[in-house]
Amino acid sequence: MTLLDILELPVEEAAPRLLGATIASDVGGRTSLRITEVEAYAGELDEASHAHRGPTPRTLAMFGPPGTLYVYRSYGIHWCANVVVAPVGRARAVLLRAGVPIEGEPRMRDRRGPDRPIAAGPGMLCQALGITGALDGSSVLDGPVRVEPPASPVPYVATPRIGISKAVDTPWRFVVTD
DNA sequence: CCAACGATCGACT
DNA sequence: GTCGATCGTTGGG
Repeated sequence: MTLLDILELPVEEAAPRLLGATIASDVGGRTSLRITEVEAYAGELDEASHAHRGPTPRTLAMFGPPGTLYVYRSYGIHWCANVVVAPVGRARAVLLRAGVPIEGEPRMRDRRGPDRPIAAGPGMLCQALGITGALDGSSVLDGPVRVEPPASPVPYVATPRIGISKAVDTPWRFVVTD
């Protein structure tokens, strides 16, 4: 299945198909991760989505074409990255929550600081890959940060999403099983 | 204009 | 396990 095929699926089906994918960044040299944890957000249909009340300047990228990166600031401190899924205007997106190092581990350790996890959460993942708001609206198909889907689907479990206050029971967090 | 509040992390107990 | 940091965005007045 190609990345474009995956990005045409309903978001709760696309999200787990991105588990095991490679995310590669050319920001400040090459770094890449294997994606191990994601969450699905369903735009206007989803009380927990930033986009559920329609577009705002911050969330505009989420209303763009499949493969667009939506990058936002969390708690005034961290950056978090999503890959937009589904047609223009639907604002469905997959939050990239965690990964394990493939390339550029020393550079990622350097960015994260000594003795800290490399990409065990969405803020850490962005810091490790050098993703900032400057990449909001770029494309993972041909931009400085790209995604390559796994050769075959990876086993996972589904759980409720983390850190939200609405739709807390919807099991749209997907985690690779060891 | 302004107050409230996060799709979190890291330090500390 | 708990809690404080920190600031851009949002929406209400």
